[in-house]
Amino acid sequence: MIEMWDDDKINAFQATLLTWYDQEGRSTLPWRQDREPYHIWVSEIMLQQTQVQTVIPYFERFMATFPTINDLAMAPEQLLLKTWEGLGYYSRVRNMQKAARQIIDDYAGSWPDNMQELQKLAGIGPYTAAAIASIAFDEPVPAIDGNAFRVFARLFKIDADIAQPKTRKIFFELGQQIIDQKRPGDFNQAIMDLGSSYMTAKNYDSEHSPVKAYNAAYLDGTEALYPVKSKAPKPKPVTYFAIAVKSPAGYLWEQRPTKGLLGDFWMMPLYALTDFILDNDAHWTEEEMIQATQKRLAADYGVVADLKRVPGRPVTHVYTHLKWTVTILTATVKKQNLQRGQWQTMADIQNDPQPKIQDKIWQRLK
DNA sequence: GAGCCGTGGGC
DNA sequence: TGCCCAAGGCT
Repeated sequence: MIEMWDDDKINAFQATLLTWYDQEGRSTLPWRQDREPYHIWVSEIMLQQTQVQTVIPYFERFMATFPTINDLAMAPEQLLLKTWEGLGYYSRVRNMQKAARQIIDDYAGSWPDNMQELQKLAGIGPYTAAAIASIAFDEPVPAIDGNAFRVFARLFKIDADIAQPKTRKIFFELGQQIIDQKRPGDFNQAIMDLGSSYMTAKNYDSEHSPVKAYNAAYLDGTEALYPVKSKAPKPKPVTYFAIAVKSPAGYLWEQRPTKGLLGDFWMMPLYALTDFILDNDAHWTEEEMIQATQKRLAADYGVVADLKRVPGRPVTHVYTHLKWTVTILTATVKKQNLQRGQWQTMADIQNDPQPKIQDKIWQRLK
């Protein structure tokens, strides 16, 4: 059971926090120059699981490309993905377009102004809804993100596991009690700024934090114990062959399926070894695996190619839940009619949205 | 509710 | 290198 503050302590905390925020907060961030819901929204989506320094140039480019919600609603998908290329979690930008269309179709182009209604929009969950509602519309709802979890856990010595979804309720209700009713948006952003400066996950410096007098874990020397967070499972290893087939018309190039990892991005053909090699109990040499892949390539794409392994270590890439190990196979062929995919010149490939792992493969082919 | 969904940075 | 971390949401 946590020890709740009385009204005097809450008021004093708010005053201390907001005074610090007014003086030391990151007021120059490009999405803090006004309170346009569109600007707040785009920044909040980009900032999900992504650091501020990474987001800044993407935010500027996104606003130049899609100045209004109407521009976003009408954008072709390839431009969406190209604008988001490198940010990751690409469903974020697809959902943004869905939400833009929802606002136009269901709300006559005018933003809903409260947390409950905002959560009906695609890609907007409890955190983002509270952030937009408080920052753009002054609704006094706490925005419970990773920063708020960490800061509140230390201030109040909360030992619930923040990796568990049900824990959110504890923090939200606590936040409701201590949020500043007059400046809820600034309160939420101040907690975030605190969480990314003095009260980071590692190398925190609570000694110099403006709210150290309110930090129960710091005061009794148990700060290292908070927040409590169970470990995520390790990424599962997956092994692929990537097939780099070059013809006079360009590389064999194919768009990935819409659903799942890297949906609708362009890549070279990939074969997971488990798809057709490890399903039986046979022991395969690498040469046998390459030969099997070559036959598969002919059957799937109609491409006859003498595949050679690119020397050196395979390319690796770690996702949140997967670890890819990719061995590259290459061949140079005449232009052949394709059953799947297309021949694409390097000039055109540059314009296609493609994932980081594909970029690593290009680097290896240089 | 557990698994899925990217990438870059720090140590 | 192999972890963990960074303004989460969807299924």
